[in-house]
Amino acid sequence: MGVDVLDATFAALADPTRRAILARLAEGEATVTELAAPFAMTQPAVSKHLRVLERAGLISRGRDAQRRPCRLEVSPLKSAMDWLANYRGYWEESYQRLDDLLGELQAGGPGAVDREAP
Amino acid sequence: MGVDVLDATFAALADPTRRAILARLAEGEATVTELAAPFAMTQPAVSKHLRVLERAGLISRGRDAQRRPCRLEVSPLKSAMDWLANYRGYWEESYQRLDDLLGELQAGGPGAVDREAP
DNA sequence: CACATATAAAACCGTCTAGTTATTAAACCG
DNA sequence: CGGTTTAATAACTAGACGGTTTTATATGTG
Repeated sequence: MGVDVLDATFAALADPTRRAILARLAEGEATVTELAAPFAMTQPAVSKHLRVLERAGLISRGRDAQRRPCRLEVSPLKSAMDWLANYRGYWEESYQRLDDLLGELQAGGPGAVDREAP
Repeated sequence: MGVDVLDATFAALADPTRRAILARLAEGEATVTELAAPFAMTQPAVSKHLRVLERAGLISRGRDAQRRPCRLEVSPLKSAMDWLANYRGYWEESYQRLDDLLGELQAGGPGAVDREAP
């Protein structure tokens, strides 16, 4: 189910231009020309990057006259992070304690611990 | 420094075969034929995937007679997760509190908690 | 209406990717 | 030694990628 999502998400993140675009959008909506400005490439090239990000669900686009403002959509980033989180324990053990804590907080406060292992 | 690392890491993770290989290696070392067994593709194809993973620093390889056992190397995964962590706050606010907690724990253990007022 | 702005689309190019088959290299075994 | 196992290499193909230039499509403005 979630396989294509991870494929498209990681593939989209593999390009530094696209990561920079996402970083810019983290500060708020932006138009295509605003997004293209910092890069030494043509506008169609940036539009292609945006199409890749859009197909991966990492951005969505509105309409404002001729402009197509883009905004960040983080849910694929969360999916990617969830996948990576399976390996968290291999490099940092204190994260395991934090994971437990998160479970407690989300379950309704300390005392309500109920974890499951994958 | 970290740009090419992220490029190679995310590109490597964009393929479901390679993600499955990493998942398998998370349970311990494995040889090329062991890794290739679950997949409906030829051995050279798997060897190519392993070369991609190796160039990305996600696996390392030993020597055991004819065998080349592979083992997981997680530090690029940590780099990828660190990058994604910048967006954590956009989908989950309780992570921010946990991040603060992590800082406290690493700074001096659970007795050294010294939170700042919000 | 004519023109400028903002963006997408088309056609093209060189490089990379994911797979194949066939071959080679190295190490073990009888 | 000859044969088998393990893995890498080579050569090839089809398609995706990242970029270009050129052209088209909306939309606002004088």
